[in-house]
Amino acid sequence: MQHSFTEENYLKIIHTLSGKDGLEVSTSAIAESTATKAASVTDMLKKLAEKGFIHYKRYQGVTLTPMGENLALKVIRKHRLWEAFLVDKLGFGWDEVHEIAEELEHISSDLLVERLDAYLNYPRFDPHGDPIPDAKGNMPEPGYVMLSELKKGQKATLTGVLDHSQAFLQYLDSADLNLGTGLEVLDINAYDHSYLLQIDNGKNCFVSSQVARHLLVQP
Amino acid sequence: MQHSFTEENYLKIIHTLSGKDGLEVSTSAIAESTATKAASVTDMLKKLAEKGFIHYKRYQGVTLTPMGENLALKVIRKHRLWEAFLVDKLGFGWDEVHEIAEELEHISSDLLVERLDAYLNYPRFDPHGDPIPDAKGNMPEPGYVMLSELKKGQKATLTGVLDHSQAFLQYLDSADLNLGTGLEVLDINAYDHSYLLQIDNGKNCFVSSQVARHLLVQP
DNA sequence: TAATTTTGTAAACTAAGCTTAATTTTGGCG
DNA sequence: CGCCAAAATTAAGCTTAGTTTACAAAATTA
Repeated sequence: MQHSFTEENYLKIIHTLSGKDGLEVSTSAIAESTATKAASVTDMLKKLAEKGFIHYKRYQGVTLTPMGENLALKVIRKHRLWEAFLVDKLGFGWDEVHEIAEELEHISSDLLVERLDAYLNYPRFDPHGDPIPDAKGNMPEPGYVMLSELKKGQKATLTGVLDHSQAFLQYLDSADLNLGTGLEVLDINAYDHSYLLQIDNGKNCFVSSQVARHLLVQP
Repeated sequence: MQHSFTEENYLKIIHTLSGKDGLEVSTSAIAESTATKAASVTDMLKKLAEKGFIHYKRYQGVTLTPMGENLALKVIRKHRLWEAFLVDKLGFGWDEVHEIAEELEHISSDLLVERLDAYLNYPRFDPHGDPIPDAKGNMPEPGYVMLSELKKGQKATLTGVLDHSQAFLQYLDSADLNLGTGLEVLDINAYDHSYLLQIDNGKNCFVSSQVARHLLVQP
């Protein structure tokens, strides 16, 4: 049985919302993520349950079945591999690739994905630091924490971001904050929890607590 | 205004059927190519005319407008560039890429196409020897003829194929006939117009007239 | 338990693409 | 010149996918 782009997107969203513990996801959370109404989501959930991609009991929220998990991970894998391709091979900036990968992630050939993975030399993280599931669906363990969890004086390396928007990524570029950049917490403002950082080109850098919660670092 | 995959496919087909002289294409020819009924084609033609992609007068056949020609060439360009990518970079066989490229040709980003073209070093022909339109829509002049036009004793190089089916391409592989292979016409059967060839690995090779009409060579 | 929020159901709409059946136009030919 | 067959168009309507609105039911919470 074949599935549509929309179905793949629902599964991707359910995967994201259910987090790494596979918690139940509510209809309204999905409705918000898809920018549709709860009634539309309920319809789609029935269809996905019918096809065996989710466990669905009325009013109980949904979780992915192994089959649904599998498909969601496949789509995520494709998305992240294509992003890696676009940045590493075609020279795109990390702020330019999300939209394009949203289309490429639905190309169906399994062989293509495996060849692409090999061509990129089996990358474990995409250009935003997100882990790329391998062919069997295993996610590399990231081992990073949010910058907002660091204490004054701690040193760390920037390894990921939680906001993929063009605006956010361009802001990081302008502040010389790239993946791999080393940094040290010089000070944390007690009132608004903003951070004063020293980054490894010697410059100082000020980031709001909101930004700090969107930066992932390896201490 | 946005256009669908189906619309792009219709334009591609109209482009192919109208040939290099841009002749009028009949409704029934399109119906045959799309494996639909004439009535469905008429509907779609109205829509395409509405959007300014084709010149359409009832009962008169259709031709592409400059805008339609442009879009058709863009899709063809993408198809052929992706095929080149799959073969040259990912190691696919020329018999494996058509279906995948049918999906990839609809990825919309213009920037992606230009980056891909540069990455491939601006190839002028795809893995089947078909010319790749450049960013402005100019097709390289192929300068090849059908093998079936060669006379006894003539030498030539295989530069293209007119049948992209897996079966045909696998047959060529098994006969050691690849793009770039040199060959000489040892004999032409007067009765059925089949060809006896000597190819540049020294082997002889027998091809039917049907195959000869699907092989393009540069004398 | 009452009030409020979240879900689910029912009915229906839109858009795309398609089909069948009947009708119209064209163009070749006696 | 007019007829006729082939090709094309129109009309009506079907299907699928995804969606909405309006309302009912369940769950949560206060």
